[in-house]
Amino acid sequence: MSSSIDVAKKAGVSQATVSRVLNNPQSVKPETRMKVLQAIEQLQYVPNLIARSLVTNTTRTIALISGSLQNGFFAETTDSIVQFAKHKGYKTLVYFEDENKVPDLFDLIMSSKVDGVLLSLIKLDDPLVEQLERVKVPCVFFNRRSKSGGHYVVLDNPSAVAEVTRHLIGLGHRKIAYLSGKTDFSTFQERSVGFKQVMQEHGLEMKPEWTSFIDTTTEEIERMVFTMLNRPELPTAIICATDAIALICMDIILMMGLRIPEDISLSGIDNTRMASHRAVQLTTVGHQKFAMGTIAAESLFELIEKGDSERNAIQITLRPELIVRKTTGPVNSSGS
Amino acid sequence: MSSSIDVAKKAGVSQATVSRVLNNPQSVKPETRMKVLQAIEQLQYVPNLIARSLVTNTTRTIALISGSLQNGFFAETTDSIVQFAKHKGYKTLVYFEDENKVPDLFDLIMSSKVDGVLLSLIKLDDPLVEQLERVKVPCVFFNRRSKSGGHYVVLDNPSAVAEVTRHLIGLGHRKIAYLSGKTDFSTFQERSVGFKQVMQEHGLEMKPEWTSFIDTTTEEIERMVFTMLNRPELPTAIICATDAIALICMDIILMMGLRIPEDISLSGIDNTRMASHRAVQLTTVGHQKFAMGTIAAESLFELIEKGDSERNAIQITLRPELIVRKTTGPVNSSGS
DNA sequence: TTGAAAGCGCTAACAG
DNA sequence: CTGTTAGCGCTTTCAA
Repeated sequence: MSSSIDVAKKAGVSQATVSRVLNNPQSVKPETRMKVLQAIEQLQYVPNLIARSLVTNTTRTIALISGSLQNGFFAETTDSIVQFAKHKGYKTLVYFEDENKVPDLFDLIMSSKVDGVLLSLIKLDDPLVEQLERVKVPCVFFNRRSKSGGHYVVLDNPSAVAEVTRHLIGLGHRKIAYLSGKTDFSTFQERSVGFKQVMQEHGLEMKPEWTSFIDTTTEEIERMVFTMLNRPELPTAIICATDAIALICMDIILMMGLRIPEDISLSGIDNTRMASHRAVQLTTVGHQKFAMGTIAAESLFELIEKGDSERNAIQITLRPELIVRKTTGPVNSSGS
Repeated sequence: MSSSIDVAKKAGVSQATVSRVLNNPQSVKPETRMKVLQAIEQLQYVPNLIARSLVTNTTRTIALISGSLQNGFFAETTDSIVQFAKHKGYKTLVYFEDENKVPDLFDLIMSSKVDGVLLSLIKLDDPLVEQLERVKVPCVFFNRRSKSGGHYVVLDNPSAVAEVTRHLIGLGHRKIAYLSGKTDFSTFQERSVGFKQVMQEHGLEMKPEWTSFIDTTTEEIERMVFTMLNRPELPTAIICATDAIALICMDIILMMGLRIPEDISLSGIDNTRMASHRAVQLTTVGHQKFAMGTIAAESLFELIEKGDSERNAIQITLRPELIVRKTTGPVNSSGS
């Protein structure tokens, strides 16, 4: 591995000049520039970004803290974020965390000297936001947000669930189950609000056995659905707080020999890729495809490049759009 | 942001001692260690890993060059790799590249000073392998490999396709289509070999209209399937070289109102998560779930920590296992 | 337009 | 067991 000093020697210039042709080419005389460029070529010189970072105190790297890629939503946002970052000349350091233990993230971020952080996994009361704010590391949340504010881009969650709930009620459903992650995440907290509200508006009961806020692991969801569908009285519709949950839910429903939507209507939220697949055709609530990740990334780079500042908090709420497909239908569309 | 010098001052020791309690705690007297630890605590000191990297010439970071996460296989391997790396104390820098342009990857890798590279996107004749070998950056390929050898973990691709082809022939299929990515990737090259061989063994014809090696973009695949199914004579089975291809293929088949498997049998390879979903139930060829990514990562860390060496090339071939589900059935199981 | 020199924050000899 | 010192490879004044 040759260094800029080697290049300098070969080109017969000072090391500082090598640095100049790399960072500010027009500040160096064309002839010398050529000599340096040639030397770089011959030595296959590649600048050491670590050394550069140490002096500039920037890394052109962002950290992405996301949920597991098993969840199509995170796979899609991660894909678009990494893509976009690359396009902007940034590298992406990823962490796919368990919901529960978003650990010494602060130390991780600080020690890695990333230029910014994109976070989709944060609890409502997570102290991380304040910590990051104190040390002024640009940070944008997407999908979820924290109580303490910060920059974020989220879906209008209450409306999203409200729409799908109204849709189901409009189809004649009264016995509606709600399957969600735990409410210490803003996503699930906000979505549950929308559900409750519409149910109340219509004077409908939220039966405790049909309303669950659980860990969003496959096992937990499977167990929950299985238990629910083994009771004597079944709901006629299940609203899932995410497509990922709905997909798992669908798996169990079909496994138990029930038909969708004839026996049970099913809906999700997020409009992930699989939701539109013809073998699935999940009724869901969408927001512009890939938008959330890209918008979040875009916002982050703005913060990084223009400098963060309290006044213009980036707080974007995407408008939801109900997408009716084949998993929801009129109640008792075939007798039961 | 306080540095180790600040800590040293506060604790009344030299900066080198601070470094010691971080890297070799037992080499420093318990009392002084405590003083230093306290100072670290009070100042909220977090070591600057950039500076450390500059001197140690290691980053505890690996690069992962993977295909798009839209493909479930890559989503699963990426998830497990990042997870595993984190568990080993490594960070992961990810790139989700387009198949075609795996660009100045070499410069990228060199300048980032990653400790190792995991690659699932490489053409058979890619010069990158030799380049990396020359500069001695530990590097493991998974899923795909290069002509020039190197370390890799792959599926026994010819056998994988052979098994599924025999399965279909056993079901009475004679008009079998084959849908694959381009053969400048080892995966597709090797899989096509298995297909050809078994077809020949059984004296079956590979019709050009039914045998395509195309870009694995959704659009290309959709167009191909659509064209194929609009011709007067239809195949009775389509073997797809990956689950991702099969999933897209299924989408179009269903859209065109054809039934699976009654009209057309369909199979994939990889046993991705969605393949087992009850709405899909894709017949496929599996290898231990998540194994490929994890094995590759494991191998890489071995190379990094024990040191690379020519003699013990890591070349692992996973045994395939046919998983028969609901998308394949006897030919003409209902009249056509 | 170029070179010399001072660090960035840390690790790792080498003395003591 | 601890302090002193010399870099790691680069950017960035400051002079020339």
